[in-house]
Amino acid sequence: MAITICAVYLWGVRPHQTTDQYACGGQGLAALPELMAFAIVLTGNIARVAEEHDLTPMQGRLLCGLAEQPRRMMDLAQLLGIEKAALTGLVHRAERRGLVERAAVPGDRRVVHVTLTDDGVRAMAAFEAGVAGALDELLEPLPSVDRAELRRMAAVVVGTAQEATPAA
Amino acid sequence: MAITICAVYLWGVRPHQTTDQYACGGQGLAALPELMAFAIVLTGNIARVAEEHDLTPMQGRLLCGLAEQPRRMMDLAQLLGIEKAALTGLVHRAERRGLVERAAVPGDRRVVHVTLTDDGVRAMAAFEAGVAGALDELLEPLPSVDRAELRRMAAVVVGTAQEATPAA
DNA sequence: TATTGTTATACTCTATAACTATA
DNA sequence: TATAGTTATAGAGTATAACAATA
Repeated sequence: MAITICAVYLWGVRPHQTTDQYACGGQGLAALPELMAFAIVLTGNIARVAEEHDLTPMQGRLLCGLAEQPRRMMDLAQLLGIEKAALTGLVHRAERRGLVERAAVPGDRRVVHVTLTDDGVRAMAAFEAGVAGALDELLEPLPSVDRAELRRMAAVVVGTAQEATPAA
Repeated sequence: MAITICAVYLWGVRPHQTTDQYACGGQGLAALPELMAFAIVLTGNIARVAEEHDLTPMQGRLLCGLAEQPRRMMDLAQLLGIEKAALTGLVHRAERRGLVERAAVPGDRRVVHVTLTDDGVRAMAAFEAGVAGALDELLEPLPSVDRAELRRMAAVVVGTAQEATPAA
């Protein structure tokens, strides 16, 4: 059983290794293969779409974080879950590529606002549409009733995780 | 709508931004927030567990890849989805930490077998148990009927993805 | 003093290309 | 020639610690 979990985490549920073969005791052990594979498929799709748009996944996240409005470095770092020093480099590379810009803020001269350039807006929109499209394809084989159920359950799990991590 | 998706990709579905607010056209757009957040929660849990055991997520994957048996570098690279040159460094760092060992193979002197050390076996088992436990906690609020449904649907989606990527 | 952001440094992970040793 | 693996090099992403500028 132990081995099975690891094997699945490595890539996914292989055709002949379906649920029944994992009939072990704990719920976590039982559910792990499918869910880990699911997570890998989802994040793998994001990475693939990002690459198609000549972005890294983290750059995609950065652009998405600026979609609504310009943000301060501190806020952006918190949003992305990285240290401010790491964000400096991330923004620098994005700036060098012409995707974002730094701007001074009138009230407080310590603060920097990061904003999307026109290119950044286009890249963000294309990335986002690509991810949505990839997800559409992925869920295509599920009947719409199932899709709704999947969304509901995913939301429950996410909600649980967020209660456990209030800082998020 | 676009903005909402991005915001969710950044962290997850916030309490007051539930499904209803995403009532946009495409299915991908509609399902994206919950599923992306779900994937982030799952992979974030793996990363957290790995860190608790003083491993990187990739080191955890490496150990899991060696759980069943020693493997050649080429096979391991394919299993992990990275280039052989990248694997050389990964194995080197794990070796330096005493988690794995290289061993010659009798038949073919070009080949190297990577094996888990005793410490590596312990680390692998602890990591694996930690991930299973974290998943148990995460799914705890779902009734067991839902858990079974979630597994089934996840397997369908994963199966679809694998058909699209036969090399995997 | 506290906050905001940057720089310096070090590490992991990754890819490509060139190389060595073996088959 | 082909295969297995390493080395060299480059770059992204990350953290910690020290620093500068501003509040």
